[in-house]
Amino acid sequence: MSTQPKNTPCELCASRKYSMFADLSEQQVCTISDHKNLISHRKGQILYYEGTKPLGIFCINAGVVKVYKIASNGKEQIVHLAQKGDFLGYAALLGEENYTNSAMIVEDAKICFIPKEAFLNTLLSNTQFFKRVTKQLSHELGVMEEKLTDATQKSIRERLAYVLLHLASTYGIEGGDNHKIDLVLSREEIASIVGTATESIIRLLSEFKKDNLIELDGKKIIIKDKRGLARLSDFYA
Amino acid sequence: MSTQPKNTPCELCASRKYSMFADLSEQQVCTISDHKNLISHRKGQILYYEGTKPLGIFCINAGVVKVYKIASNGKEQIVHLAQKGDFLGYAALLGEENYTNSAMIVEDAKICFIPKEAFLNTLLSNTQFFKRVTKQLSHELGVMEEKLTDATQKSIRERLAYVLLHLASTYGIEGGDNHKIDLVLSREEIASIVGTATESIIRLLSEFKKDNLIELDGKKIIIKDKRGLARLSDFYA
DNA sequence: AATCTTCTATGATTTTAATCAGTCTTTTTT
DNA sequence: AAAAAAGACTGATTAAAATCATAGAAGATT
Repeated sequence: MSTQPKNTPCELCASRKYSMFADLSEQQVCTISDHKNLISHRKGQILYYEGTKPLGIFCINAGVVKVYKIASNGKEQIVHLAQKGDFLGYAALLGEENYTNSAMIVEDAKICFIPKEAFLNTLLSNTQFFKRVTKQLSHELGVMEEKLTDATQKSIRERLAYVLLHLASTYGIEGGDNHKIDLVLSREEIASIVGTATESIIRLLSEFKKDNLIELDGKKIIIKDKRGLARLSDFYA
Repeated sequence: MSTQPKNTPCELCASRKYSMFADLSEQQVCTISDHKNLISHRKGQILYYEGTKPLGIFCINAGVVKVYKIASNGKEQIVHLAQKGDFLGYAALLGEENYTNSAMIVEDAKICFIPKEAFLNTLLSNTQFFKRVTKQLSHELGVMEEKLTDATQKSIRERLAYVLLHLASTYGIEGGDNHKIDLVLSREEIASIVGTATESIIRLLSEFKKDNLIELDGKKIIIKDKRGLARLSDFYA
């Protein structure tokens, strides 16, 4: 992992305003900044592996990271896609356990590593920040419970429709009525998000395309009929 | 909900040592205790509903509570079974959002309600306690990610075997080689934990019984072959 | 440019689990 | 005690999704 100590300081970081650092005082941001390292950032690079010991947290400045678990059958389940402003690995740190998941860069990224001590010191000396982090953690727990419920109670078709809408709202770029998902994911990765076989995703995407719900622009997906997907995603919504 | 203010004080509560209150100072426990109410406690009673505003947290002194979500198809997914020493509802409080799930008593229970202010004040004035709560929250997030991965990547048979082993380790009472799960759950509730149809659970339990993995004692399940279930629960373990 | 590899796509088949239908049993209510 | 309701169970059928097999397309490598 190539590291370039003290690259862009956090004070000047553009993605800070999207992050949990947004409310830190200038002084505290500087303390963090003094200890951080910018690490690189190529697609496919691993930030950490499940089962290893966390030594700090990762703060995403740019790019996209998939957080995933490998099931006992060897298949990958993506539990979260993280982007600029997101923190990674703090749950393991705060839970005082080894990483319970792994993280890999899926879109070239700039990521800062903040050592455990710097992060925890800031946390403990700044209750507001501690509350902010805990708030995020609580929110993520609710999201995960929702995903579990969807996984057991919804069909693959419904889940894919939902995932596409969600990706569009997070990575979408406008184009009139259309929303292009500005993120390249392989069919296999989409399958890992939905939690199904790659072939099922390929088939369903073909079906969605045939039904004029989506359109394909190279590797990227364009949402043509948001309302239609929303209807598909949830029978009762 | 019948309330009997200031029943057993927290200082003397037997389930405290199992809870996150275990490390609070005597004085802090008393402060909490002065504000708490013992609420009742019949099977079927609801503690809170998804979507409503949390006004405090619940601390289970005895009994069992299911925490669940209702999916859009109307079916219930149990995300957690809570027992003595467990706290409920703090994630919503700390996440500053409405409850993202509901809680219902499944085994007659004694439960204390601690108002929001008393809980948050203690939390903010005692960093150790705050850390303890955050640790728990982080841990639960990891557990939920594991459940999601199991739900998408394992078969119903594997998941049921795993759930039985887990229930045995939590609610099991010894009897030589056998572990009796000392908790009455309907087939429908087991289905809600595993995330499947009731009929599937009934069929699989019959199969497990036929294969001498379990035995039924009235409504309770006795694990006869832990190793066999473990093998079934995870092809690669 | 040719070759190799990975990814996408489609068809056929099998497996898994849901749904539907009905019976028997247990529990609750009257 | 009888009736009603809820829960447990079994079988048949349908539906959903996984798996297997193969082919074509796109990217990467030499």
